[in-house]
Amino acid sequence: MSEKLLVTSALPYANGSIHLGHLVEYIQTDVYVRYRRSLGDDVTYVCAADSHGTPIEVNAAKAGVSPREFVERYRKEQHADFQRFGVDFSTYYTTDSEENRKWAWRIWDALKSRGLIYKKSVEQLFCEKDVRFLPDRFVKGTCPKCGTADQYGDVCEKCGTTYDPRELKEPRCALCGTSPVVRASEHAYVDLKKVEPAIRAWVEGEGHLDAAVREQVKGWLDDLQDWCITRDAPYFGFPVNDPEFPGKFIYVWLDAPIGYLSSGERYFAAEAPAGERLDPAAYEAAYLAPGSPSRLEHFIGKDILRFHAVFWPAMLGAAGLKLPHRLAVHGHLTVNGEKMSKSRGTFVTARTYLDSGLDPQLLRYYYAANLGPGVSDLDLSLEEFRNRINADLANNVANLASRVFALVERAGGELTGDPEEGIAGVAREALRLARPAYQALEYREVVRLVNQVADVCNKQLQVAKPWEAPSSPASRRLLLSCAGALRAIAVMLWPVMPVFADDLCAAFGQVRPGSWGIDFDPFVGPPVVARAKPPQIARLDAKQVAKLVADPAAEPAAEPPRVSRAASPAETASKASAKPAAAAPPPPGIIGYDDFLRVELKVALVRAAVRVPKADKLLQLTVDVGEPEPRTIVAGVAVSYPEPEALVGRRIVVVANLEPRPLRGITSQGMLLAAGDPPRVLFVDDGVAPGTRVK
RNA sequence: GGUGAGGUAGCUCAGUCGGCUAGAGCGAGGGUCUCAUAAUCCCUAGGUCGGGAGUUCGAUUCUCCCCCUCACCA
Repeated sequence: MSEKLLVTSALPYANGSIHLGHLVEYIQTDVYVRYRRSLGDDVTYVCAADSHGTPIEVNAAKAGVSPREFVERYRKEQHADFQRFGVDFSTYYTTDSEENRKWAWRIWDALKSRGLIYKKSVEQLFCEKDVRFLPDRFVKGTCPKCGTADQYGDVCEKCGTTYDPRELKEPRCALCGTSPVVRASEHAYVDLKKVEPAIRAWVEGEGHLDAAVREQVKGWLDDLQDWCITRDAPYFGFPVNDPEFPGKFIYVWLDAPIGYLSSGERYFAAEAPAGERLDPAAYEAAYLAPGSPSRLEHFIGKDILRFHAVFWPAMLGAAGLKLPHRLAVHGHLTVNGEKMSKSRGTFVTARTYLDSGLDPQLLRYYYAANLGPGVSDLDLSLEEFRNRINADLANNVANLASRVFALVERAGGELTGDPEEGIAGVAREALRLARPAYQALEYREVVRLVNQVADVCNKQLQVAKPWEAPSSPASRRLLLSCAGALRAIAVMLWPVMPVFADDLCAAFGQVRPGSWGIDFDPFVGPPVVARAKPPQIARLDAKQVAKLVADPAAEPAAEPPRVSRAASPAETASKASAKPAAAAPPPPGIIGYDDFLRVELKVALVRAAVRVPKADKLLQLTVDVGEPEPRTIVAGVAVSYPEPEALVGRRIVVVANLEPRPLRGITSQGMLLAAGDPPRVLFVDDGVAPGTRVK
């Protein structure tokens, strides 16, 4: 019983390149889409470039091209990047389209006819030189609270205060630097309180939102603010088609989500395979009308939740369209535990990843292994990434395939018959559990199940030792079982690693089932043969992974001062909101907690220790601080250690962020903690892993 | 300051509708096989389940207070 689905990811703003933060969402969505397709469902996966708004208009002007050209350039680049990561959109359109204009006007009219739009005069800063009203991000000035200079018009990065741009001291236009004036303008507002019950009903509906997200949204509903949906010229967007608001433009955040609908329409009208085309009316009846026989699901980042959980249902409801069946909200990506940062070199674009030579499927796997249905952030720790790939894929799954393949070759001929109960039971159970896990977006669970199946096979091989008599009936049965288990793994893993999974099946002469139904049995299929070498997963070393993060020193963060708008679809994770730093300096002699935190004390494992020639007191230590490369540390503790080797294997504490300094021609990359006269090294319990921060 | 979500082994997390010795994977340490990618397999981790109080025969699991983290908002 196959289902029809319209699935969307947030529309990336056509103002920049795709980075690994974006990819969390598109990979999460794509995995779901592929899962559904492998079930035999009919999924249309819609996305588009979000093309309107002041930032695009301004940046296009800076680049000396029309907004349309500017947007098209990024649209193409983004689409290509996504494709390289296996993200299989049905269409990647644009919000700057005829279809979208039509839909935006229709929804405006619907809001209007229901009496939800009213006019209000608002005062804003206006730049007389540029002849335009200035959005918050286009005003800079001094924070009215703490006096910090050079802050944006909405929030102070130093003290965290939010304010109205008019409150800024010495405001100036971010474009030309002149000081703006206050001017009034009439705008359209949506009276959300009138539709609050409908929104609330949807929010509380079963399955629409994750529990934690639902609570968050309910909090907003208790105190609904009206929503301004117009902007003044000059603006890149659709003009308002309403004589009551002459010269105004539709705010980008109104037409952006509408892009989901219009891109779907475009797909069915012009891009779908010939037999599957639908005219706009048929498309609407099949996918958008209340009660239409299909699911509508949106994947978004937590930064744009309000637009999708409050405004969007209001818009859809007013237009008489059905509301989404699910809004899947994910957290942001951090790299090595911190927000992506250009200055730290951890702002990793899709291109950087591809250029590093790493298989995109590995990133998909890592994300899947760490993704659940919640909104918690996902950390891309390079060390964990490497561990994950090596331990799960290289050592466990791919190595299993490799050893089974070699044994099947020696077993001779085709393998047929019934599998071992142990292996078959675990594999079938895993398949059974993987389906609801995927549906619930518990990809972590699927990855766990995959590894559990491979574990059982590896253990069984170890016990039965089929290499001693590969062609015996018992061995042949075991190998058949392992091949079937690998087929189960391929089916479970295909949404995450499609190429790997298909190759895995093909290696043993198997095929992936067209439909992964409840009746699918991985042990029923063509005879098992050694057809082609199974796909390899090369173990990653630290150097390869380190290519992802740029050396900040080598590549200064020469980012052009690009203006970005506050929150846009899929600007996810790129918007670093700096925490206000501590203000008052501590009294001399006593250091503040922050000062202490600046000293990065880490546990280090001594790998080697030798005397420094011609120096009585110095030892040269090679220590593992949990980093890709060991560090060299020169320390004046030789007197206490006539046999330096005694230090090898011990754990010590080092200052990890000390400026490197040459001692006797050897660069010391840190200091170790020692006490006494002569100084003796302080040791740490063996249980603590190298790299652990000392607190 | 308000609202929401969290704080369980070095890391990522599971779990307890209150109850015997709180779990998994990874990492780390030791051992082992050799079919396989120096892979596999076996053993080892003694964590006040954020802190305190209360309810209870008994709380990590319920209630209250506090601390800390994250997010959104003012």
